[in-house]
Amino acid sequence: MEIPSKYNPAEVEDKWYKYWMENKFFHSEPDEREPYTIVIPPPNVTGVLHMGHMLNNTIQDILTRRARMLGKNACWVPGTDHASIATEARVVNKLKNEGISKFDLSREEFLEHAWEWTNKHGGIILEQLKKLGASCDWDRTAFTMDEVRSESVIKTFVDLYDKGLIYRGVRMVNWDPAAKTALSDEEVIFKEVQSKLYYLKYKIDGEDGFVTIATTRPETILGDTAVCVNPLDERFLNLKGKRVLVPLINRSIPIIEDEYVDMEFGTGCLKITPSHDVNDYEIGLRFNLPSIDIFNEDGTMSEAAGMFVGEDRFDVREKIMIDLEAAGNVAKVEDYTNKVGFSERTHVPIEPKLSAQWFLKMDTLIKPATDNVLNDTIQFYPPKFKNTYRHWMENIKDWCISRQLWWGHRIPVYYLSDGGFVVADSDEKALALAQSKTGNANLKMTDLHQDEDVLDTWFSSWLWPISVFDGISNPDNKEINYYYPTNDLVTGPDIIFFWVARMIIAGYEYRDLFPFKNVYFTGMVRDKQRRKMSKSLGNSPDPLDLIDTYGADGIRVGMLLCSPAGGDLMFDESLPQQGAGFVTKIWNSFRLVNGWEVDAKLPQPEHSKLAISWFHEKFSQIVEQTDDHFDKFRISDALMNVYTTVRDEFSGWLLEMVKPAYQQPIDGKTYEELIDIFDEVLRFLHPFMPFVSEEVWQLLKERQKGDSITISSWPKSTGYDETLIAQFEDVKEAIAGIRTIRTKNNIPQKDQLELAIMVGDKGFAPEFNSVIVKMGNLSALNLVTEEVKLAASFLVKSTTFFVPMGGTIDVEEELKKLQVELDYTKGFLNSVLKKLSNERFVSSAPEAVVAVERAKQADAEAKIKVLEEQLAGLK
RNA sequence: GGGCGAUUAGCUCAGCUGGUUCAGAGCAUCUGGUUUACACCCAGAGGGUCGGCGGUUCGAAUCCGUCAUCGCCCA
Repeated sequence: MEIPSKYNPAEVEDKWYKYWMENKFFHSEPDEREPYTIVIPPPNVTGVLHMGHMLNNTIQDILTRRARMLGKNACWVPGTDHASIATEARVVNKLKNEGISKFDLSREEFLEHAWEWTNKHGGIILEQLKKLGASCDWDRTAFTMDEVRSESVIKTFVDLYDKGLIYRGVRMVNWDPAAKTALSDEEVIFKEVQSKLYYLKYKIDGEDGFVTIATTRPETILGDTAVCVNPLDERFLNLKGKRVLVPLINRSIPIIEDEYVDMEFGTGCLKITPSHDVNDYEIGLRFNLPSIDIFNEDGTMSEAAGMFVGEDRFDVREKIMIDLEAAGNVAKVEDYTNKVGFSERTHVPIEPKLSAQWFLKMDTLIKPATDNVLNDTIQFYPPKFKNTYRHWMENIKDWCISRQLWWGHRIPVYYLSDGGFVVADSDEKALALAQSKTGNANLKMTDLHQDEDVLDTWFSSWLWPISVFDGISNPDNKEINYYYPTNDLVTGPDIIFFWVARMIIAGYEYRDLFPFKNVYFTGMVRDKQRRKMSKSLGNSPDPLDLIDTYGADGIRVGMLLCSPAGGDLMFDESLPQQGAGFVTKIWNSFRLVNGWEVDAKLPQPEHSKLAISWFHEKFSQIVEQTDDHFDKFRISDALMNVYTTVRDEFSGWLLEMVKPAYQQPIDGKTYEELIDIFDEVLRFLHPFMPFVSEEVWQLLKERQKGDSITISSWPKSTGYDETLIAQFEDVKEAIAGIRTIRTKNNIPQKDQLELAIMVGDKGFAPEFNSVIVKMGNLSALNLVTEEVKLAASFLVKSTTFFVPMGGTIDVEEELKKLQVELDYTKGFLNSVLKKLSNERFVSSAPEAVVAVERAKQADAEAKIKVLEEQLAGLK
């Protein structure tokens, strides 16, 4: 077959992905084999592939493909989540562009639009993952809002409610005025902002004096219900029991005393707005203060504010300052830097707001989840995230699980006209419950009103490792029993609390077992300037463009080459370039081998036989190291091993050693053995570079229909001869020495050289001499016992190699070189002797260590002797 | 403000229980090279008192203290 000289990734990748799909190589069914399970961290259903996904899913694919090749029943479950807030915001936005307001629509009508949007954009990301080569079991693709998953979520809510773990409470929540919903603490991002600290004077009620307070939010004074000072603050002893008037509205409010107030901050006087600040709320509770909610849901001023009704909170901040100034209530204004919480989704400042929400009690649920991470039943890679995890668990608060949205799982709570409610996973059950609760058998469905809110998206994602196998509704089904717990989870540390911790909690609650054994945290993909890659910065390349340009294999290798566990990855186009270059290297290696003519009658040359037996040992060693890297989740180290093995050991050494002379055929035995080695090397490459490895593997030998490297086996380490490997390293060094002499003296490779070896104390294995002859292009190789005159020389350990140079040798240069080495070795010997002459070292250090030092001494002395002899010989 | 982690070659990072697998890898740089697979390449080279200071020890990149700088999480 004609092999193209250029490798065409786009064509090859499409071809093989199609083939893999047709043959269902990625599909898994429970059987007698050991399962290997990964669930994908579900991306947003309407999202598109970004660089973080590329890194994350490449790692998952590598783990999955290797597991499959290790003979396990590998199952990588793909899917998406419904991303409640983000998707609803997009749909609302889209409707707005069409002149439709969400609030003109019924819930059902809105959901129709949302589903339409989801079906149109949904799953694009999954198609993109296929381009990357992801070997997911696509038949299992799940969605957090599909039937099975929805049922699981609702059942879980009812179950937790029945266990007394879910309650409804009025609490200070993080209110997103843009999305008009509460958020969990984890969805709030604190950012430092330049703002102002306003010093405002409150008139003392019934007196002439003023009290000055400091605030960053003057618009909230309309909700003030107290002013608070520290009881230990001597400046304010005279204020005890007095009242002040809220500026502009002249509401009389008490001055209260609480140690919470920081005497150092501002004026030491704190205004208390229980409705709009978490700490103030707590103080309000302690002092039984009224709460005045001065904001509407959208962040405009409410009727209760009494002023600026309907105007936006930030406009009011400016306007009220003008009024306060005019009324003489402003003492001063300072620049101030403070941290403000922003909505993770809509990016608007969070408004702390009192509202009725549903909460999940966390205190008892977290116990097994905490213990089993701390005791390494579940292992984190890198382990430093255990600390972060523990810290969060120890300070956990109840989880606000309701969201004031329509897109999501509607909360299965049904209110009765008398204000009571029932919780059930279906209308029918709810009605029955309501009837029995009220004792009114005539109660109809229309008498019940289901809660308008939906559940937090993470309230579905936390069940993911269970719900993708239908383990909530059918807790004893064959699949969940087989695939659960999953093996590895690959995700970013940014969702350790959102998702990882909660999955562990759910795992113990519903399966009494961890959801995964290992959690591998990837780093963040950043640009060269260490900036996070983001759409708004525009510093992120389009992953699909990259795949088009460099091929999926190239990108996979490029991303991983410098991505340590948990360490950030500074992405630069030179990385996929390097990856693509590596693909070409493999392709060219194949072209070389493929181009050889084979003569079965030729005997196998000694050097080829040696080369092949060396490679077997070396490869076995490398496989062992690589397996070890995998066991420790050092994926980029594993790849580096594969990379250097192919480039240096396989292409650089093995192929060069067995390569027949120009236009000469290769002997049959060597060829056969080489093809088997190539086959093994490709299988070693496959998890990292699935496409090029499949292409070459298919071309390498006659294959049967339905064969694939995908379902072949991962190379096994069978032990290795360390001595032989070490001896060969000396051989490589000797060959490098010859090359250096050629370069220094401008001797082309095609001119043959003679070589003389004077074996030193440490010995030099003569077994590989034929290899040295071949690689050095030698006309003769002689063993000598004394100096060779007029020769360029070099040392490997204590063995000297001479290349006779006739009259062309540069004696000066040679002397200089030898002198430098002699000086160095003498210095080295000195340091060793110094150590050995230290009595305390000799007496306290372990014998083995002392012995090593003595050996160093002997080696150095021997080397000095050789060098001195050489120097004398040249002079 | 509280907690966690980091600081090793120009860059990104390995270095497990102190001692020859301890100063390493990849990239970048520099010098040679169009040898008949590959210039998307090959052969070489340079480059670090392991953040500073102190301590423990016969011996410290490694253990302890402290300072500095950076990052992350939380309030």
